[in-house]
Amino acid sequence: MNLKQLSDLLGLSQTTVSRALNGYPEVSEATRQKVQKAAHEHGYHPSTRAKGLATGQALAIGHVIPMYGKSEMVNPIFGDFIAGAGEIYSQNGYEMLLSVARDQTEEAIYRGLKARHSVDGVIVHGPQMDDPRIPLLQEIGLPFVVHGRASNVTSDYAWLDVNNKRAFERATALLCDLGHRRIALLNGFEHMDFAHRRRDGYVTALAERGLSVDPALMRSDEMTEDMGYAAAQQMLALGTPPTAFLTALMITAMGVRRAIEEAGLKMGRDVSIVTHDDALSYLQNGGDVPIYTATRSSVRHAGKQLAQMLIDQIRDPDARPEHCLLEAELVMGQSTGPAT
Amino acid sequence: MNLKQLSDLLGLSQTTVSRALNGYPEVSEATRQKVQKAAHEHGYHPSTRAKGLATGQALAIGHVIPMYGKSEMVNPIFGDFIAGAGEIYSQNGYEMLLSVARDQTEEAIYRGLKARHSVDGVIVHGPQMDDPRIPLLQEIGLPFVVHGRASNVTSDYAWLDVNNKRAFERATALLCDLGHRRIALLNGFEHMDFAHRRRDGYVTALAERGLSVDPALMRSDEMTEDMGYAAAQQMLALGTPPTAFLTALMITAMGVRRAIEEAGLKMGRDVSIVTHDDALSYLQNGGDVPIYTATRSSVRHAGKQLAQMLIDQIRDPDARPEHCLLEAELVMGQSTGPAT
DNA sequence: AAATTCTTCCAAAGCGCTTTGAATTTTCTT
DNA sequence: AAGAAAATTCAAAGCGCTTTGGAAGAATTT
Repeated sequence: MNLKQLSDLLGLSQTTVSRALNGYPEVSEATRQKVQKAAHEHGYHPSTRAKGLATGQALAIGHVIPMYGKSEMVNPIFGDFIAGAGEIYSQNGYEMLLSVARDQTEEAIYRGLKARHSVDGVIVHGPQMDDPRIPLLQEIGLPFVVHGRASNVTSDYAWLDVNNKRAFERATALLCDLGHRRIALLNGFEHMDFAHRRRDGYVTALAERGLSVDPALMRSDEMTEDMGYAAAQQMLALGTPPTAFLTALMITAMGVRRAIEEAGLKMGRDVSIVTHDDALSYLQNGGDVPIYTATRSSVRHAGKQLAQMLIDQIRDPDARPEHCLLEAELVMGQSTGPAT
Repeated sequence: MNLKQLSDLLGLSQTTVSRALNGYPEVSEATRQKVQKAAHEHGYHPSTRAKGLATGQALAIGHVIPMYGKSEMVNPIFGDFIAGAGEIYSQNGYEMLLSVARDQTEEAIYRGLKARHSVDGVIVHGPQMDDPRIPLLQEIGLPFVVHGRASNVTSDYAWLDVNNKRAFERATALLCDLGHRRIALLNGFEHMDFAHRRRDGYVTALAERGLSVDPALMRSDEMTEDMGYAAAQQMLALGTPPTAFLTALMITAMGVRRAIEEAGLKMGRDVSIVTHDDALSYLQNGGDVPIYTATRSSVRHAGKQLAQMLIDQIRDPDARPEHCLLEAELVMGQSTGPAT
């Protein structure tokens, strides 16, 4: 069923039917009712393609998901992020277009999305220090919002970020206050902006308390369960092992816990853990009382908010770019206790 | 840059330029070279919308991701699945369109995708017993392939599935052979087809050995870390607790492990675990020696294969639906040992 | 009752591409 | 070298929608 068929059926012109359906005022209320009823009954949905051609809009938002590094890992937060964003998109009549990008293909993908008019805007995931995607998108004129921020990029752009520095500063401070002096940091790759900021927070908190930063207690790597385990295992075998760990992802924290218990120690008593918790739906941090003490910020919520920011920007391209800095909660769980 | 501009620039007609770019034979090799060079230099990409309108193809594949149940959980395997599928799509010039569906909206979403000509086909995720989506898609004539199968659906359709019954039958048999007599099953919701089949395998293996099925040792629930923990905790407190657990997801297995260790027991010595392992990129099952003994099947690989099956089907709609039953490997890890 | 203003509707053009059918040029036959 | 065949190229129609610029009819004013 297309517009022509529907309008023939109703004995009206395509113009009138189109206007009735799109809420234009130049059509009588009686006609509009009739048209809407018929459209509904016959399951008429305008072709997105044709509509897009005519209006110049794609009614779609692009997500380019980077597959990090050699292991081609998909960020585990991704599912929850798009679940949040998708909700907003469908409320606003947008569709969500996904591409997976290997290291070298990202620029070509963005250029292609723009040139082919496939999307009205994109969400930039996993910003890095000096992220080249931001100037690129500005150059080609594709609206975008960034999930996170990119240090060293001086131009103004819209972003939403968790205050990663503050979060890790507070987490580190908490551990210090509990008497911990040797605190390990299991971080993501530090060319990733968020990891850089977390490290910054960690270092700042230690420095404030006159504690030195020990490179042997820091890792910057792919954030998997395995890396948490391996790193913790090594560190616990040191002459002066850490008494607390700070991890960037709950999955990594689970690996740390595995190493702790394998060493015959008890989490929360012998060794403490604080982790960042993205509040993923399939990886809840325990029930009423969290398992892990954590800096918590819902990635699904971030998805919703970023989607709305992007849609706002597409609708009003001249508005100033929005910025949103979310504070993570610091929730106390069972993984922390006083240093022994 | 659009077709007209490019052809004006070259002093050729749009027809010729279009044909040169699309590999039609009615154009001289010299012209083709010239056209391709110019197209490349000026970064010309045909508008997907216009192309789609003209050809009747969408050059896009739809994924409708169900948000299960009240917790609105996104299946953790999703990221890896689309990473696999996305690779095939981009190789074939397809884009990937995502919608998230709440319980009631799925049918409307599929009908909309078809009516709006947004996609050429869809991948059906998480098939259930008697899944209504299959007859629906057949009725509206939208090509599809199913990740899994739907018991009780009698019509023929294309699917790719892991042999879940066999996998869990083998896993159960392994535990029995190790001397376990009380084996718990922590399963997904049993209206999900895969969970149903796994239960079937479990029951079959027990029956073959004359072991009875104890309802107290079976759970069918959302597969989270938390549910694994809670279920294991309860079961370990029984008068005659299980000596082994069979779980449907590695995350659930991690919860079970947590309960085991909290009870002062040791996994692999006091209590065994066998889990299904989807080989997710961010949740590797240990390094050289797996942590968990597992039935393993890569969901990323499934994504690749299903994407190819769907594209094949779109290209040749009259071909008979393909079926593909993958056998899961049974890999031995450190989580199993003889019953004590 | 004629002139004017609203309302309500419509025909046709245009979005950027593909493709049909025809026209032109080149190459091959005889 | 003329006629036929093959190789190139092109103009125009069409995909399904929106939107511009009118037109027709109804309501209002003089």
